[in-house]
Amino acid sequence: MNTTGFEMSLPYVINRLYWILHHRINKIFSASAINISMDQFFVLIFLWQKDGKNQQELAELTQKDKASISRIIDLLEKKQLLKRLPDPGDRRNKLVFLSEKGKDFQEKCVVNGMKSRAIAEKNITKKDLQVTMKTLQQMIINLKEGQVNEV
Amino acid sequence: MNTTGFEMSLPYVINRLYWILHHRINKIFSASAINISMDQFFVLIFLWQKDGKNQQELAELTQKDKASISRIIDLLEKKQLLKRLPDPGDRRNKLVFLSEKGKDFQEKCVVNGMKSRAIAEKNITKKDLQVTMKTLQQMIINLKEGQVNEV
DNA sequence: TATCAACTGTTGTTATATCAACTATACGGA
DNA sequence: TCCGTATAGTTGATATAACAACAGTTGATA
Repeated sequence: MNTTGFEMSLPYVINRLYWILHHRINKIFSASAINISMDQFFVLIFLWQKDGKNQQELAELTQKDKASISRIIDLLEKKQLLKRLPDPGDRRNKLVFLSEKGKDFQEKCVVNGMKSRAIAEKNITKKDLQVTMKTLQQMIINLKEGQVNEV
Repeated sequence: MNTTGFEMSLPYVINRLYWILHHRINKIFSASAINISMDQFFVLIFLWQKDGKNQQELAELTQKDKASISRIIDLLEKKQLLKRLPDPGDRRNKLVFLSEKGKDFQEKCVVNGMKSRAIAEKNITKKDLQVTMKTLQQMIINLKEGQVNEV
């Protein structure tokens, strides 16, 4: 890693965007006196797509281990954004459902997400955006494949 | 935020890359039985550029508050990667210097960083990389400016 | 049916970083 | 010189998530 001009490097830029996004997400929820982490938010997003998933499914979607998901669900349940229900078909499972409060936040997040996106994409051409997304996705694939043997 | 195809969205991609980078950084240090966070790593990087900075400067560079930096320095000092020295010129300051161990890691990180970068950039054209970096930097600027009034 | 492996989820412990409140030092003007 | 204010750093309390060890459930098969 070239430490001269570190601010121009991918790790720095990714880190900055990560914290900026985290901050913006919290701004949406803080109006309701809720603090929420990126990880918690992502669980909500996957539930907005379709709830009633079990914790293992959420773990795979968010790429967390099941212990972490268990704790994340604890926190979201304490914030009354979702609830756990037993699965009659398989008593090992707990199915995770959104509460009304949890559902209500979806629209707010969609609206604010679109606003944020509009702000983020100001002065950037559609073509550059496409290239950027494609490039970042390719990087994820590359690094995932290179994960086992190489550092 | 459109939750259909969330995996194609910027927040998801940024989050994935954030954790992949975090994981790779730890792999470099874990050979020496050291675990290190992104935030801790970034402090090291800014010290590799030039050490002897005070904690306030590091706080500004890393965009953390001084309390967080204090704790991060605590941890890096405990890992013997750096040391705090009093500033004779201003007794409020503590100047942060790399230890030998802290300096030694720079080369290892540069080498591994270049490897990681080569892996990450596989199958991506130079032009697309330039566009991506420029775009992400523009997004940081946009979101920073939009931070005050808009969510 | 008895047993064992596979699977789902929880808990204890630990590491990390944040916020608010605090101490110590420096500096400038009355 | 004295006092108020700004600056640098620390500490207590808290929130979050990771890992390892654990407990309950299921299903296959001997």
